[in-house]
Amino acid sequence: MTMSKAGGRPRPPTIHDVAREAGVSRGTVSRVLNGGHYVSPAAQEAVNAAIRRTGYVVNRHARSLITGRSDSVGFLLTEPQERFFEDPNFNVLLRGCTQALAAHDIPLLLMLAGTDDERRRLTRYITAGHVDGVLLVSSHSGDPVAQELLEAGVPLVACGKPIGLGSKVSYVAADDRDGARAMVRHLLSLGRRRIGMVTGPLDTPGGVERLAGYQEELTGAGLPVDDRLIASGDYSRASGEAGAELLLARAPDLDAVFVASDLMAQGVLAALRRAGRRVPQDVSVGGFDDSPAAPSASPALTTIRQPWDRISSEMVRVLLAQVGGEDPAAVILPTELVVRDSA
Amino acid sequence: MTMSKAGGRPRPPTIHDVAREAGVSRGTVSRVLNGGHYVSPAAQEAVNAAIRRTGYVVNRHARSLITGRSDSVGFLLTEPQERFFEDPNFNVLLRGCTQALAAHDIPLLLMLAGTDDERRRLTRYITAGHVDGVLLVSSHSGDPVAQELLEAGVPLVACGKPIGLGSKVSYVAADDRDGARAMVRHLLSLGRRRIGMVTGPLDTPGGVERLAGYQEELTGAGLPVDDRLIASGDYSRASGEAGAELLLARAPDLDAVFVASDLMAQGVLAALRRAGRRVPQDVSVGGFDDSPAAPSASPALTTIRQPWDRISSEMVRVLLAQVGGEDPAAVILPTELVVRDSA
DNA sequence: CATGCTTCTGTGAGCGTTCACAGTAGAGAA
DNA sequence: TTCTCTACTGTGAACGCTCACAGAAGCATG
Repeated sequence: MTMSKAGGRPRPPTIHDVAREAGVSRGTVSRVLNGGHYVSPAAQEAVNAAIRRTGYVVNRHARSLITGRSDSVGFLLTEPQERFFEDPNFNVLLRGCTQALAAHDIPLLLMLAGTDDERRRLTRYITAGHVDGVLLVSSHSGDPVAQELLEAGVPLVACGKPIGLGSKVSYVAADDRDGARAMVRHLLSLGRRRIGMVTGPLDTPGGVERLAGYQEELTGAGLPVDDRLIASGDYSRASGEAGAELLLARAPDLDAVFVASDLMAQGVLAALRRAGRRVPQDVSVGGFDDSPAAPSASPALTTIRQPWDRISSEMVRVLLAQVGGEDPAAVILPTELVVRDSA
Repeated sequence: MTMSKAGGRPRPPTIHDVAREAGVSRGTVSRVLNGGHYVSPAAQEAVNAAIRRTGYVVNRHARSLITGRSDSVGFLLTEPQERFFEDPNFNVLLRGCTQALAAHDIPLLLMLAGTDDERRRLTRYITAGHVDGVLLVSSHSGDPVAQELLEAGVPLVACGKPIGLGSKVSYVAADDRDGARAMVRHLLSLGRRRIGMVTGPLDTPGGVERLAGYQEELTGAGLPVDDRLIASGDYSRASGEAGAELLLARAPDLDAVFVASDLMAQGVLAALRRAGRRVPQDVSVGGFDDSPAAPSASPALTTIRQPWDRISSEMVRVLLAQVGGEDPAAVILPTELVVRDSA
């Protein structure tokens, strides 16, 4: 009787058990497990049957010990935690990466490096080779983690173009500048001429690019870029509110606001409502991200969709390619204007 | 020549290198690494110095191969994804668990089992012993994952009391019933007598318990439990809105609503505003969770704080104890009434 | 002096896998 | 026939670690 008493599972079958069961050697089983090259059809079938019968699952520790690879990938978040909680994009990205990796049967290790202490611990953990690569999310410029990992030769893919690192680092990003231009173009097409902007943090590539797109499109349309129409935010809802109040105070004739994130845009909507401005009649508001909350904002938010599903799958693809020995690569993905009620 | 070519980091030091460097044997180094029992102070010091000099980090794969433990823990989410994105509590919990585990130098593997397919894959992965234990989040009754893992003997700690499983499963939960009673007591103390409730999903323990607390407290105060005052929701914002509309239609004399989650409470606030009811003047609203959004709701939400930091740390503590061979345990933690503007 | 106990140390074995290598069998070419 | 080439298979030897064991040294007890 193979009673499984509490906690003590019966010893799982090894490659040896499978080999005996199939009447072949360990080597042949191993070859079947790793692609089935140089294996006769008969042996192939016998091994597969034996695997099914025994319920064999490869022991990843043993495999990793000899291959030197861990068959797992880290998802490293170097943001302060509040941002993670507030911003729905992280969740979307996280889910997308988990799914893309699941297709390769690779588990994702979530790593939160909020404090310097955690950062050090994780850097040590990663450079010790316990993950094959790292998906790096939202590193501000000056973030030392990326630099350290890069120097240690750890395959790395950033989400968004990292500032201040050489061109040797892979990244996947939406075309922020182009998206910003599309939104401003849309606002212009509605007849708006006093278009303000609440920017993202300007030490992030997204923040910089979206601002640049806004400025380019205005200039291209022959309109001046008025500093009083630009307020800087940090992607938080609160900073959107503050930004809108600042803009209203400095430029009461404001007739549109391009906000660098949907979350901030919700703050902008609240501030405009408080100030008695109707959206979209008095002021058009355009967001960025097409976050899940965008359609249910009031009014429903016109925004720029970032292709998060593709961003995450591309990040995983590039990372795995790099783990496999390929060179770093940069991928830029197009965005899409989503017109709803707010503009 | 041991050139380190691109991507091929120089071979990391092994326990053997440390032993040679310290002038002791592998065994002694290993003993130092595992608690330092039966090691002379001199050897202890020599080994520590050698570890520092060589930059040695233990190879977890090799260790796991022999100990049979993986020194990692799974954080398993069996919710449909929308819930994960919407509910800030998951984020708080996730962060808390990550930090609590980090103190033990144990990485957390995030596992999302949204579809049946993913569920199967992950169950296989987990039962194959690739994590030492599982932190299970928000399993509805009838969730097969918990049952399967339990049968496989995988150490398991649920967040919230699982319905329909025996008492052999560990869980950590806030005292939902007591919290609900505290909120209703507060509403009664404000002079409210027609107190409605929007419940959580009644196939979850939290949903059931909060409803029970509401009913108990009303009964205890000598008030009737009126079915027209009870609407059922699913923790989503939209269901809060729908619930409030239903209550207003069925019981226009409503003077307070106890809502089983902050997110639903935001929907309730929106519905009340649309219906022209002022909060808290006409209707008092009490939430549950003390989510990050609660203070910034308008009006700021009176709610019940769940001790998420303690919940996560207790979950980790109980899980690790169980991995270490202890018996399952249930932990109930007290909640706290947070009075803001809405009631 | 032998015996036991405690503290400390080194050694060999083995965890389950992959990898390099040697070897076998069969087909085709000389 | 004999050689060579290809497709396939089995066999040690690692990978880096922990564990069990044996043994040494020190000290107290019989």
